[in-house]
Amino acid sequence: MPVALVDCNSFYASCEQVFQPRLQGRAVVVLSNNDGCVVARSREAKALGIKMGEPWFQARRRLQGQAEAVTALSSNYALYADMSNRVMRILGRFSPRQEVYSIDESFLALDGLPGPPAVIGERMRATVLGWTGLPVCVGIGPTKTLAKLANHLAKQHLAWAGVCDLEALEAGEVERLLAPIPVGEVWGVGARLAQRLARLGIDTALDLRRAPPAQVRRHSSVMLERTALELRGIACLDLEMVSPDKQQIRCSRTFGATVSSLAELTEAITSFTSRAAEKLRAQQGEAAAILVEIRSSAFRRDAAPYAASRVVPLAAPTADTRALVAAARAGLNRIYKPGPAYAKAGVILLDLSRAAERQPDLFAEPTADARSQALMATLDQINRRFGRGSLTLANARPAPRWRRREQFRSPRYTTRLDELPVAHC
DNA sequence: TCTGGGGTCCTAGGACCC
DNA sequence: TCTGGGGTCCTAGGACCC
Repeated sequence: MPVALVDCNSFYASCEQVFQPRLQGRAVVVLSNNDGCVVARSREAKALGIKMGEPWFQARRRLQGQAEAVTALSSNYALYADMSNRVMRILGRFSPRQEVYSIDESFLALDGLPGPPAVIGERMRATVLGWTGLPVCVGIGPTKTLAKLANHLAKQHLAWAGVCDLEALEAGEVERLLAPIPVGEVWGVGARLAQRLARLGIDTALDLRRAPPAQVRRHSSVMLERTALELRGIACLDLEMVSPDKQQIRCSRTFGATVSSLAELTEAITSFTSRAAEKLRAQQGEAAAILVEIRSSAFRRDAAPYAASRVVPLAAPTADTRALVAAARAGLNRIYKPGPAYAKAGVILLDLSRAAERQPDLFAEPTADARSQALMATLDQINRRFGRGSLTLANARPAPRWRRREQFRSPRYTTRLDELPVAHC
């Protein structure tokens, strides 16, 4: 049952390089929201020792003179999401069974397809590169966990030209490849588990593959037991071809500049709730509760950190921005205290369900629901057509102080007419 | 000066019930 | 001094992922 994991190399950085060819072969990093941390690095940036998740101001300081050699860009999610859609559609042509696992990764079932898996893998790679300009690596194995590991190997061994098929190898050869891989590289094993496993003498992917599953379960959990079985080639995880509805929807941001006033926090919370409500309606959902959260910076030494959150239940499940905002504001009023310099706020929609499956409220005004739905549908339509945030609730301002910093964002080449790339011939 | 955002699942332990 | 047994449900926290 061969399954492939196709993963874009340095996805965000590669997207930037496609549209700015002068960046190819250079050290490029893409920064998180607010230009805070490094979230993607080109091969050359990795070679300079820049770490994933490292705060950019620290990396820059550490690199000193070399920092000039690095191009740092703010994240351009509109561009990445569009490029991701293109890659996923291309990969979908190769197999009827595809799981889009993340913005830059896809699992594909290869059984029943004509031709050797490795050859299909090579074609996938060549097609994605030719049609989008994005380099990908393909890992193939009998289980998802082994396909992930094969992908890791394909990225390491340049001579393999981006494709690694573990099923084509003898068992002894597979074990020889797994032996040097630290157990923390295995899908499902993070830093904490790796530490605990080290105490049991399990240091490598091969060690975990050989460990008795029952013992693994005793020392940890069923999840790790499944991982151990998958490493042996026993499939425990299915391909999930339809993505299930979200169980919670979150929208939170670190502010570009800290804020202290209730008025500004209210503005931010209103804006975040509106965005979350849009996502909720996109999956035809309703929320029965909303969590509001505000916090000061955890990194400041000069003041005690303050963080507070509150869950506010809704009178009835709803997807109406106005009802959700009212609840969020009520929650905010309960947790706000003057004084702290707030650095971050957010909301989470909870207890989600499908709108169509709700029991009607015995005491509700029968027409109110239909009117709310019509209004929200119109709001969403206008914002889809004219751009996010074109129509908002009355207290949102265009350029608030708390808005994120994005000093180095590239144009949205593929989704905005006025930002199309122009050829200079 | 400057430290992301958005998800999932599992488990332990408390509350509550008979 | 000595304080039952067994079950369900919910939540907080911890771990993981990209």
